[in-house]
Amino acid sequence: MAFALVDCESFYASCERIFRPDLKNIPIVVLSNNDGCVIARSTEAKRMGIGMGVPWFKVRDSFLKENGKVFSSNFTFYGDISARVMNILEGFVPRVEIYSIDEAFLDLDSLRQNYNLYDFGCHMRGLVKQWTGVPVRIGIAPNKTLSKIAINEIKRRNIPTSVLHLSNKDQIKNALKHTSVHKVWGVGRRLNDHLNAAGINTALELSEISPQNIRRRFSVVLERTVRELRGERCLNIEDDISSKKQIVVSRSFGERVSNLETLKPIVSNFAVRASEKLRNEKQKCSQVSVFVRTSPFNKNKPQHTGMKTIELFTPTSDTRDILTATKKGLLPIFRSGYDYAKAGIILNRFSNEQTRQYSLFKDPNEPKENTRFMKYIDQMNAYETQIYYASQNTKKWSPMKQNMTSPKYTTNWYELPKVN
DNA sequence: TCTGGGGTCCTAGGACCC
DNA sequence: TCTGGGGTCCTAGGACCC
Repeated sequence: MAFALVDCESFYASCERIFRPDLKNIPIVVLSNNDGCVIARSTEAKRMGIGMGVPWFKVRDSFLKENGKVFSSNFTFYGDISARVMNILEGFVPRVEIYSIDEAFLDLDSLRQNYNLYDFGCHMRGLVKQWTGVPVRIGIAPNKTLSKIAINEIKRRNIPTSVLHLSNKDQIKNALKHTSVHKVWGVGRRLNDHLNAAGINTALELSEISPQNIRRRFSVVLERTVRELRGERCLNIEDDISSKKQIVVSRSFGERVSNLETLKPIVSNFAVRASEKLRNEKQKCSQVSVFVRTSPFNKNKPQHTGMKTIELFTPTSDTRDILTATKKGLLPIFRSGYDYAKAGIILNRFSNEQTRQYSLFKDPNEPKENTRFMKYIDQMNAYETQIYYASQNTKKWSPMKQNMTSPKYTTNWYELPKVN
């Protein structure tokens, strides 16, 4: 009975290295949109003390002075490499849960008994590295929470093979003893503070509290975590392609936006993109929310956050309906005199594309829904946007600053790597 | 000067019902 | 003058994840 967690090492930084062998052993960082924060660091960059999520401008000078290499994020490329890694993993066992762009859980129960799981892990790691160039860590344990602990142990002990199988009670206990409670999956900052205040500092101490007590004093979520630390299996592999429950498209702006006429087309772009995602999921939504906010870091400027939710009487995935709702939502929340730093669209209340729910009362704004029309638009826009809606900003999503992006090596013919 | 984006799940409390 | 008890459903917001 075991699960494996496969975790790509410094994923975005490793991707940037695939076609750049000259960057071996060079510190690499990858930045968020607008080159705002550091969102990935190579081992060398971590060793230099570059923290996760730190604002780039705070570390830029020292990092570049040490000859570090910096990249703007290239999610198209990372997504493609991720898909290749996941494909390989899916070849090993039938049940794989793709947990995030750089992590997957594998159910190893289907393997023959007496299979040496550690050797199996090493074999998978070798093949992923050989076929994609991405180094992975593999933590094997009786359940998901403990497989996360195994990954932490690989990092902490710097295990050279990057594979660890926590196979008996003593090994698990020893690992828990060396894990601070904050590193446990499901314990964030707030919970950590509460647990510390109660005198609980390590994962081992957390595991020694009775689940009933934890449930009473905290929550059922933490109770599950405690049970898993004790070796029970509470969370299972979720490999059914479950559909999304919410779609969010939002961006921070490269430059602050303070007038409605500039904001409208930007938010329209978000709505168009969100609708595309929705149709891609083969879903319809009946709730559209719009939000805007100023920068919370700008303490001496007036702050405002506005959010408005619009109900649609009939579920739709038609961009025009969602644009109409978006406009309706934006007008009442916008206030002049504020420097807005971010805006976004959230789609909620999904229903299947096939099911049809008509309103009992006639909706005066009857959705214009036309599935075939939207399909044509999607086809034409598949590779590059050809057709715009009148309310859109035809240039870009939002004024975004980003200029250190690597080529789309594997997804664009014009940017294929060249061999001289 | 410059601080990401996209998700899920749970809970408390209000609205409403009989 | 006196004003219950038990339940469900929904939503906003918090906490967490990568």
